[in-house]
Amino acid sequence: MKKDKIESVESQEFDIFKNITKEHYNMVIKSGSRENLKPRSILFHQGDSAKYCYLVEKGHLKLTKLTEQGREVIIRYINSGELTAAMAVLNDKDYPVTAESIEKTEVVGWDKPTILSIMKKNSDIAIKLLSIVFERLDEVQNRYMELCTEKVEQRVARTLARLIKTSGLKTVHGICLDIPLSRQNIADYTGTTVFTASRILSEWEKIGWIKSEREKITIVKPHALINFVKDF
Amino acid sequence: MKKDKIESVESQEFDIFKNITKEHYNMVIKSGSRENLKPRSILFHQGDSAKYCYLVEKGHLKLTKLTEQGREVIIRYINSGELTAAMAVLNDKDYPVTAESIEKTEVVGWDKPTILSIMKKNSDIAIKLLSIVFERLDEVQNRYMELCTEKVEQRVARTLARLIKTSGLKTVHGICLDIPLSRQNIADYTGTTVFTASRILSEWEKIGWIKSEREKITIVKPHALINFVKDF
DNA sequence: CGCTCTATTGATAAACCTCAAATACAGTGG
DNA sequence: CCACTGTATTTGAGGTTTATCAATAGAGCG
Repeated sequence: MKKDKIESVESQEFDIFKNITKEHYNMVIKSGSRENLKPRSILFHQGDSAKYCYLVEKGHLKLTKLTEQGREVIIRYINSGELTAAMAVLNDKDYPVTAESIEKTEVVGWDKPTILSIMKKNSDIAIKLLSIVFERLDEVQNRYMELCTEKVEQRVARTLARLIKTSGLKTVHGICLDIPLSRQNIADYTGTTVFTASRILSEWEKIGWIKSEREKITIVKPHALINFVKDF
Repeated sequence: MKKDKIESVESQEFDIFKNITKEHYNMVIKSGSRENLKPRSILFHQGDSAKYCYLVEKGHLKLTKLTEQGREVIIRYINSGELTAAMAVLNDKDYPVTAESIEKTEVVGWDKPTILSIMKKNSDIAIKLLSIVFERLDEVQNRYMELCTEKVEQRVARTLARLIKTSGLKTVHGICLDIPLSRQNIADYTGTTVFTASRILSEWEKIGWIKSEREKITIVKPHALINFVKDF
């Protein structure tokens, strides 16, 4: 059963285990500690000393940083099948971010010695992890650039476009974002305020690009949004 | 002689070669192609297909992204002893950034097969590289957060503080930044405009925190700057 | 129903960008 | 050495974007 669940996880990152042997695979799974998280519970806090590295099996995590003034910035969403917290474990540092479940979420965690020993024995795995981290670096760098050069409206459009890719579900009414997503979340993810985010989305709802309920957004005209991103 | 030059490079990233054997070391060095760059010459362009990964032996590189509107954003400076472009080589992608020397700069480049085979044989090296990339990711995430939440003046102060750490030289008059650094550079690195950057630095010069000439900045009162960063 | 969290909207002000123009500086060739 | 050219820097005026603050309405939950 556990096996089924694991194997059902589909993602590039889960591939990290594809090329290791059955023995290693079992070692990974056996050494892992499982956790079931209710919505909005904290998996680890920014600043905590890091012991575990996690694979999300179900649900989503939100990675945030809190500024000294108490403003929350969303660094990234972690979808099911993706890894997180490898940084802190490998570099022997505190977690640089807080991880919070945004819905019912199941994770497996491995401790530092396990992860390290597996990577030492299988350079393929280390290399695979490297390539995952590079992709994440690339993504943050792109968002950094956009934040430097684009206006809020553009960035909100990009944020939605990104979420479509990672959490978009096709429905009859358009593409529905399959995670609870408040205006505040969008603001924290885009680098703006709730108010500005709300104004922009209200506007888009008025012209029929999106439909929204509380913490729920459906993109009715994805192409309009994408064009808007490209046109600027 | 070449050996001397290599061994003179001091940095965490150069450590990446510390724990490989003499044979591997020579293999790395032999397979490497050397390049001497004049100031302001391009090592590789954003979008070019990536063949080499580089170690900077002398000088500095500036990594930038160009937006579609032609605005340049500085992603990072690469100091001597540091690696760059490993991302593109490993992930088999085009370079995501442009690398330009900002002064006379010497680099060694290795091609993909070399790098890959070394990492496959030495998982330690892959792991070491991982930890380097994690640190870079952490840095960009921090700057991302700052860009989201702080005002320009704060960010300029942080930028100078960062540059002090990586390129600061103690002199009688204060800490001198040992790289050519225009107002435009500071703007591109901080996410603002030349004009705003210039105004802020003029102000700081007026109150005696810094001294500046064309493309040269000396921080006269580093503690004032650091306090300013922390106080906000 | 009352409580809490989310969303909306308007008014106001601050921060910052844009554009224009002047000045300073370094390097080049005569 | 000087004039010339191209780049870097500064400064001002004006306008736009966006944050801030305040107030209200709606949604979900016990």
